[in-house]
Amino acid sequence: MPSSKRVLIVDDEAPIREMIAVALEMAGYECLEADSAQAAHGLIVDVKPDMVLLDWMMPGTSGIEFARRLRKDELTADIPIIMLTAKGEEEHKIKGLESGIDDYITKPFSPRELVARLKTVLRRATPKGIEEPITIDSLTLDPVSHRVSSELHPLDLGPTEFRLLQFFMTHQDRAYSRSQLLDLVWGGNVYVEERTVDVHIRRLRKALGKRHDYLIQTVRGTGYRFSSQTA
Amino acid sequence: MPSSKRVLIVDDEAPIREMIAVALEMAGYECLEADSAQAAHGLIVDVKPDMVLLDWMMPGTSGIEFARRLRKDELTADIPIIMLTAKGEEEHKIKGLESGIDDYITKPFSPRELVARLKTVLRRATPKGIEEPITIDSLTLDPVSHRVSSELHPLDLGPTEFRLLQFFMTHQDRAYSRSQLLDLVWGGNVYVEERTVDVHIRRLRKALGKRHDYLIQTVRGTGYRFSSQTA
DNA sequence: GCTGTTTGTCATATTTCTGTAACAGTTTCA
DNA sequence: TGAAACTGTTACAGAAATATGACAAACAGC
Repeated sequence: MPSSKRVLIVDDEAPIREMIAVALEMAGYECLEADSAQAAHGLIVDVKPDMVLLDWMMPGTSGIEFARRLRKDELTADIPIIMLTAKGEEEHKIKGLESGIDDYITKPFSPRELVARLKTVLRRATPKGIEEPITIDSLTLDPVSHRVSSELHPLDLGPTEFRLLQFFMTHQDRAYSRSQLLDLVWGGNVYVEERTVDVHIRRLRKALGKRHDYLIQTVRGTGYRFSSQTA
Repeated sequence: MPSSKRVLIVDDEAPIREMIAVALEMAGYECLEADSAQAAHGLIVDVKPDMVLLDWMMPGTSGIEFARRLRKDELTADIPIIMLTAKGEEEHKIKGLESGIDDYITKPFSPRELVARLKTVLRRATPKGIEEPITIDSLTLDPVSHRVSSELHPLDLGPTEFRLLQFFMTHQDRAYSRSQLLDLVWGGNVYVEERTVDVHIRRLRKALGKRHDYLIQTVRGTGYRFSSQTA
């Protein structure tokens, strides 16, 4: 699970960047800063932030122009952008929304508001995994209450087992290699032994009990698969 | 809790805002004003008004669009909205009610009527769980008298613990992260350490006593959950 | 200005989880 | 049949998350 969201702040004035960064960090975001469109582009390509806060007025490439460029490139097209505009520039709003900006905030703004907007935009942009409980052969996982039950009996899973099961239940009938599972369940940049997956599979199977452990199938030479079909 | 209700008036025409504000202030409400959706959003996030009076027609983000946005965000979703429409725009009524607007008034209107509607909407909106006592396994919370009792024995809770418990009792069987709890119980985006939540959970559990502390469950790696189900 | 609460933060215990290594079992296929 | 290649299990120490108790600042009521 990627821990905190990374936000890239693009503004040519360092003090403003700092102020924003402090506010966001207090709210639990990870901040990156860039003082120009050029620098920003580099960072975006390198670290793929979860969203970009972009100052409207910047020497060189203007904010809006930069935004448009980001939208054009498939790699960066779906990074949400919030534009920072100064009071009185509101006429540009329409142009901004047209070029795919997700929201914009007029300076001055309160940190509180900034964080609120950010949250909204991020939520809207992050197609949140289904909120509905999933049931397979009387095994139920409820993402909302964070519970798993087998024939109404609650099961006790550790966090990783829970994520693993959730992943499997939403990706059935497909074999995943250990390395894929590490990427998709543990999250990209962690270094753990592939065999660790085995151990968690084991723990999950044990937790599921005899009634359901058949759902997690070993695909020899490849990895594991979750399926209700016995094959 | 501020004694008088705060009403945010959103309209791009200052004279109209003023007129409304005067009327409401005479009726004992506290008024805030905003001349655009942008400004309004800022105020809402910052001061959390008890309700919003929203002009239908505004340059930029239209009233209805704004209303929809407020509804989407959990933080602002249950702030009641009254829409102000000009005569002849009544066809929009249906659309308005669909997007979660609580009432609408056609201009011109008398101050008397405005206040009456406002009162109705506020009364209707407030009882949203803030009227009836809730009881779970002999643990009772009475929002009106602001009291909590376990098997008829009164419990002594601090204000924050009370709000926390109230929130939990009205949102059962759902795991909340610490950050969500801070947003939803502490209100707005107060800058408080996430660990602080643990401390208040602790205090609440202690206050609930052995008889009931099982209701507050730790969801490791995620946060907390309130549920009468044992697991 | 005092006094008793309430609150947010720390520092410190406790508890629970995780990743590894080591060894045991299985399957594959010369 | 036997070795090689995989996978299953178990135990365990270090890591991570949570629980708890204490404290000082902020507050509310006198």
